[in-house]
Amino acid sequence: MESDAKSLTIGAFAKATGVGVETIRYYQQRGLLPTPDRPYGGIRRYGSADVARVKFVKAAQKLGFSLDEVAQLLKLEDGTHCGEAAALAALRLADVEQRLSDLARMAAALSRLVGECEAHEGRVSCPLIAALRCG
Amino acid sequence: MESDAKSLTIGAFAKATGVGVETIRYYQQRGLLPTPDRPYGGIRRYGSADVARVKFVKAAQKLGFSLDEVAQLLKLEDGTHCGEAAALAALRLADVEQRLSDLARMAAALSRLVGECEAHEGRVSCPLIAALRCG
DNA sequence: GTTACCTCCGTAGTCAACTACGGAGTCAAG
DNA sequence: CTTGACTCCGTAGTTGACTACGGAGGTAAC
Repeated sequence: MESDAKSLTIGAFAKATGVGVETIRYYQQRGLLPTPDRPYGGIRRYGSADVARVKFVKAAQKLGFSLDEVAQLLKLEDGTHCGEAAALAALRLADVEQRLSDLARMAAALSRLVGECEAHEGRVSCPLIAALRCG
Repeated sequence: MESDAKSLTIGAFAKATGVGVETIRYYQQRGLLPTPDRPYGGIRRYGSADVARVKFVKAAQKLGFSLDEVAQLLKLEDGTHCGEAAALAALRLADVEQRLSDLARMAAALSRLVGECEAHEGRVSCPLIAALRCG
């Protein structure tokens, strides 16, 4: 049995996880986080398991997972479905690599154009504008 | 003087530029594209200058410029303000490079975790999930 | 016991760049 | 002259992940 203290109000909980109160409520709506029982019209309390869960979400987001995907991962949280989790990650990796190569192409083009603009001494028209004109 | 034919209906114009009709109207709303005069309750016509303008917008978007930035660039379209255009591009480049490095970090982490999951033979719990747990 | 902050809850707004819809008018082909 | 496709225009909806608002009620500190 874990000592399930559940001592935090939502504000303290939000602070402990580094997100806003509204984000907590939003995660509850999305089913990413349970909504603790509310004692006699009082105030809900959160514990360390909740904190861990939010940190899990944030860690997954940093790897590029959407909240829907995070929900999938949370279902596999017991660690016994490594294959499924890895498949999800492989999908995410493919997408990240696609965006990576798109961005690399952009960076190369921009960098070249900025360089040409710096080299250009007012002779002809702006190389950047010219490049955009010709599509 | 250019032969400003203006022979295209909005549908043909959209097809010529490879965007949807609604995108054209949206660009007009945003001030990226002029709205040609409408003859006696008739139909507006578009010409090659308009086609070029849409292509300019799409080319700039491919380099990562937002529509607001494209509007800036369009003001410099005569090519005589190379410095300003280059400054805008340098800003964009900085942003693209930031995102590039973020994505590279994600790709590296995902790639490592996927690899570990493949190597892991059901011994302990899933490395991916474990990594997310520890934030 | 009062002041000041916190919580609860639902709904609505934000951002960007579209995309969809609906009803009336227009135009070209047959 | 009818049919069917297209245009016009304004408004509203989409996506994802929040963020804001408002009013009623709880609660901790002094």
